[in-house]
Amino acid sequence: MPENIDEVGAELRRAAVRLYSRFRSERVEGEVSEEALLVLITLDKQGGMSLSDLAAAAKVTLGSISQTVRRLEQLAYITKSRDTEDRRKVVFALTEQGQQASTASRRHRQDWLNARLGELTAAERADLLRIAPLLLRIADS
Amino acid sequence: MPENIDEVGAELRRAAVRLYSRFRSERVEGEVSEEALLVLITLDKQGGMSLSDLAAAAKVTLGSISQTVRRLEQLAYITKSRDTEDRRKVVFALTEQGQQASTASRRHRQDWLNARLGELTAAERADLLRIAPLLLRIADS
DNA sequence: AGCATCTGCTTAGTAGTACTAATCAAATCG
DNA sequence: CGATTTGATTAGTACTACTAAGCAGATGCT
Repeated sequence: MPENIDEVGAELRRAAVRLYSRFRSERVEGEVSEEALLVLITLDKQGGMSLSDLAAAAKVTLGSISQTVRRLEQLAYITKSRDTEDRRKVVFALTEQGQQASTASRRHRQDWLNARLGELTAAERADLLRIAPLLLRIADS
Repeated sequence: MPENIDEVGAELRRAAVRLYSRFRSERVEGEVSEEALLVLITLDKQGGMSLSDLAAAAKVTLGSISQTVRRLEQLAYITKSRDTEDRRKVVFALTEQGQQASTASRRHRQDWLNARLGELTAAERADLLRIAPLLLRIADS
């Protein structure tokens, strides 16, 4: 049904803009931004990544991620060091504080979202779980 | 299953950030931003809205929408006039150019998204259609 | 009528994200 | 050993969002 495709697209765009803005606004004083948190999570899952690695993971340019990373370093949430193999590269690692900040932020944001998700029916949650990877696939295609 | 709730939340956050950034990057030179486009669409559906109306529709503050609207006015995509009943209010209307810009932008962005959606199965599209309003509900709750 | 208050909007300042382009330094290729 | 490529940084631009300060019109109270 070709008519529905347009429909889905418009709804999806609107939903993405709203959700993004909503997620941002859930951030409280002292917490890192959504994008920065994703960097922390990435480093948590796999340490020792270079700037290029982080840029690729976040799908942004080197310049953009460089800014984000600079802020995180100033907060002492991550450390930067030169790669011993290739000294052009910098490799990043999560600090103890970064680890804690990441966990705390994640928990806080999840609390809010979980409350919302809890209001849904089990079927709706199941739909969401199924759809989320689909959305990522669309975004990354 | 409480475990899945956390899962859904994390996926959803990541998907929202990515999708938003993807939508933004689809914008080409000369097109208005995602947020501005939503304003144009809002005015297209219902003209003569005040700044407060637009702020409420977009769920942002007056200051934020004021900026967006100022840019649109500079582009001559919308016109601003004083409400005759209450002269504190300003009411906005889409211009011919705004109408065209809106349609063109919408079509261009939809083309990209439709191509993505076309790659999905009918069942997945159906899921998306069902889920989109749910996402909006979450964002606006 | 006249002052106080409320309401609608604007503007300035801050912060954060993203992009491109210019630049620098290390590695690598010929 | 120069030329080129690659990794990263920085500067400049554009947008979005927020808060706070301030202005102007409307309304209410005495």
